[in-house]
This record gives sequence, C-alpha cells and structure tokens, in this order.
Amino acid sequence: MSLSDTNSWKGIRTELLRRIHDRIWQPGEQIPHEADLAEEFGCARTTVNRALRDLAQSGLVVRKRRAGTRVALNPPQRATLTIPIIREEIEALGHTYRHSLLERDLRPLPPVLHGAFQVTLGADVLFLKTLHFADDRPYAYEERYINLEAAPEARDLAFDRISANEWLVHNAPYTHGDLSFFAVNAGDNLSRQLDAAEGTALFAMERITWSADLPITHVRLIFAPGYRMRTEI
Amino acid sequence: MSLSDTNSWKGIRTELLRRIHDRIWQPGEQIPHEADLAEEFGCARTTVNRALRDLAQSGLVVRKRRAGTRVALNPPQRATLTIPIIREEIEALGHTYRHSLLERDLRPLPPVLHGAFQVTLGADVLFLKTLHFADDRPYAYEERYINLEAAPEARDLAFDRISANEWLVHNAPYTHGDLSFFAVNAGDNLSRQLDAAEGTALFAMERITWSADLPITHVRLIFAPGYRMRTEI
DNA sequence: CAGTGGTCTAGACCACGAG
DNA sequence: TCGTGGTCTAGACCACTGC
Repeated sequence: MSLSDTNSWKGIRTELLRRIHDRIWQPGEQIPHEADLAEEFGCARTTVNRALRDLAQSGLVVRKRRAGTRVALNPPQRATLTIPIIREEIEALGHTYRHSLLERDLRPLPPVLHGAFQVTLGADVLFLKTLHFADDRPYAYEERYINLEAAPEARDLAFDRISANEWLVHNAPYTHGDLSFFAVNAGDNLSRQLDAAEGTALFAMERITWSADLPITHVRLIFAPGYRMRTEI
Repeated sequence: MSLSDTNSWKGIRTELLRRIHDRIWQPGEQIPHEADLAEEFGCARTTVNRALRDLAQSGLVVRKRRAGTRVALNPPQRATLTIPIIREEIEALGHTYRHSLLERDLRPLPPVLHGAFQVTLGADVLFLKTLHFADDRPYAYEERYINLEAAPEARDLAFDRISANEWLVHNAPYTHGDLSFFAVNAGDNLSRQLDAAEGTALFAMERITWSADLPITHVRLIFAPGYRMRTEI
C-alpha cells in the first residue's frame, strides 16, 4: 500500500489533498459526491468516505448532508497537543524527575473557582502546592484543588512519593475538561520557587477536569523560564 | 441512535469507555478481541473496530496487531487546538477587526531562522510587521517572514487590505508545520504597540509552515495582555 | 507461524437538512 | 421532499508482529 495507491483510503486522501493543494478544487467549491469519486477511483464508496471523513476531521473540507462536501474556505489550523504527565515529559528529555510537596491542606474552595467548580460549595477541597524538578532544576510550579467527592481516597494520600498529577491520571479518569494557556509575570513567590528573576514572563496552563458532572480537579501549572510547548501541524 | 445503543459505534464506544472508567478493564490490561466484542454486542466487527479506533486516536487504548488492544497505562491528555485566522477570532468575539501594516520590506533571512528555514539562504525574503486590532484596541503583534520562492505573488502584494495571515491561508496551502507557544516579556517596542506596561508577560505563538520541503512562512504572534488560548478535552 | 488489527467490498437503510 | 453523507453488515484478504 503506497500513498499514491488509489485503492487505499490513505492513497485516496493523498490524491484529494493534491487536488485541493493544486487548486483543482477551489476553496468553497463543492467537490464530487462520494459515489462519483468511488466510481472514478474504482473503489467502494466506504473507502472514499473514510478518506473524506479524515479530511473533514482535519478541517480541510466541510461536509453536510444533502449539501455535499466543500473545500473549506478558511481551513483552520488545527493542532493536536499531547500533554504528558510531567514526570514523563522530563524523563523523555533525558533528565531525572523529582518533585517536592510544598503544601497540603484542606480548605474551602476559593471563591474564584466557584464558577468553574459549581458544585459542593460547602465541602472542603484538598489543596496542594507542588514543585517539579528536572535534574534538580525547578521545572514547573503547581497549585491544585482536588474535589474529595470525586476522589475520596485522595484525602488519605500524602502525595509525596507519587505526584497528584500522576495519581489522578491513574485513579480518577475524567470524561471531559477545559484547558487554557496564558502568560504570567513571576511574582515574589514564583520567582523564588522557579529560580527566575522577578517579573519574568512564564508560560502557564490551567486545567479543570470533570467526571460526568462532578468536577475532579483544578490545576494551574506554571513553567520555569524558557519553556515552550511544541506541536506539529 | 442513542449513546447507550450498542448497535451504533458511538454507543459501543460509550460502553467501552464506561468499562474503562469503572475499571472493569484495568490500565495495562488487554481487552477482548474485536471479534469477541462484536459477538457480545451483536454487531459486525467493523462497528467495534470503528469504536476502538476512535478510542485509540484519543489515546485511551493502545492497539497492536497480534498483541491486541490494551487500556493505556498513561492516558496522555490529548487536546485539539483550533487556531483560527485572527480576523475570525476577533469577529467571533463580537468585535470589529482591523489591522495595520507597520513595516514591509525585502531582506535577507535572519541567521536565527536559517536552521528552521534551511533552504534558499541566498534569496531575500519578505518581512512584515503587522498589528491586529479588536475594536481599535491592540490585539496581537505579528512579525512574519515569507519565502518568496514558495509564494512569489506575495512580492507584489501590499497586505494593507487583506492581512498576510489571511492571504497565505487562502493562497499558499501548507502540508505541515511546527507550532510552539511560550511567554515573553513586553520590551520597549512591544509595550508600545500592545499598549501594555513594560515587562508585562505576554502570550506568544510561533509557527513555521512548509509546502512539502519548501518553507512558506515563519510567523511570531504576540498577544495583548490577558490573552488566553482555550480548548476542551 | 498464526492470531490480531487494518482495510476493502457491495449492498443496504437511515438521518439530516437544504431547497 | 429527496439527495447526500453517516453508518451498519457479512464476508474477505492482508500486514504486521509476538510467540
């Protein structure tokens, strides 16, 4: 199966891509129906369907029942980010991972998170401050709230051996979540923890995960200076 | 077709997800073969295959020929980022888009980009500085290099009406690219352009795109204070 | 080598939504 | 309303890779 083989769905995808890149099919233009393409390529409609579904997922074409398939007018740049467990990210870079638990207590959910967390406003949540190291250099600073209704066993865990990050991934699978990225200035505390000059711009990530309607955890990760999140498109 | 319907691939996916979430199938554990699941659900193997392929794409299970399908040990957090054209992003927020071309000239490729851009070291590239506005407030600052070998028509375009961002999306489709995100401090120039206090942490994005082996463009976008890039997982 | 996922087929019915 | 994509089936052969 080569990529130019028009009997395989990948081969067909390659040929469809070529026609879009070469502007044989202009942006916004409707392309032939699955049935016609299947006939042209001498394959089953299912195979063409598979190729077109793949192009639709990447955003290059837009498909609608009855209206047919069109080359996207504004192909969005769509990228898949893979966010690994911090330990794995560090070890993949060839460094030694270590983390240190700075703080751990039960406290009421801070008001700023009421909107995001919604439920269980009365109960205390577990709060953790963790510092992640790569080869003994600070790598990321983490502040996390864990909803004990979603992960009751967390109440009795110290999180000094295994990080909350890792424990939750293994023990509190989520169904969905919100993820956002932004930049912050290193304040007094951050600059000390991350060994950065005060005011340094730091890359930060915030994540909330739910299991069905039950919020599990809110975490804010702030990375040491120089951090880049990369991906391919 | 409801999500609990085990005759639809989505329904089957839901049921498989439930078994993983409920730890009926433990992380690392092998799950039944497609054929067995098809028999259990009373459907064709193709349908089970579709559900399992979907779970594999999201990283929740790992599939290997002969070795079968296993629940992932470390389900990576995988998120799809959709990066729209700036104009559309702003208009989607209900604001009016406008941009201003600050600088436009031909120049040799700066040495820092030689590694990334690789080819055509001799020829000049088109350099553009653009400021994007939302309702007359600065939204993002852009520095861009365009390889004129990949997009020769760009040489004669002013990019004052349509932004380079948008023109390239429509006229120089790429096959692949690199994307990265990081944080920078507002220096003298940035703070003036983006109306930010000097030193403010700003969210930045860098992107290089290629058409096959030919680099098309390198762009660095720096967003005004407060910008967040969001997605759902 | 043989078991497992990967893919293709030919045909069918259905759901959606544009016209 | 009816054309188009979405999906399912039953069966088949193939490719990879662990045993």
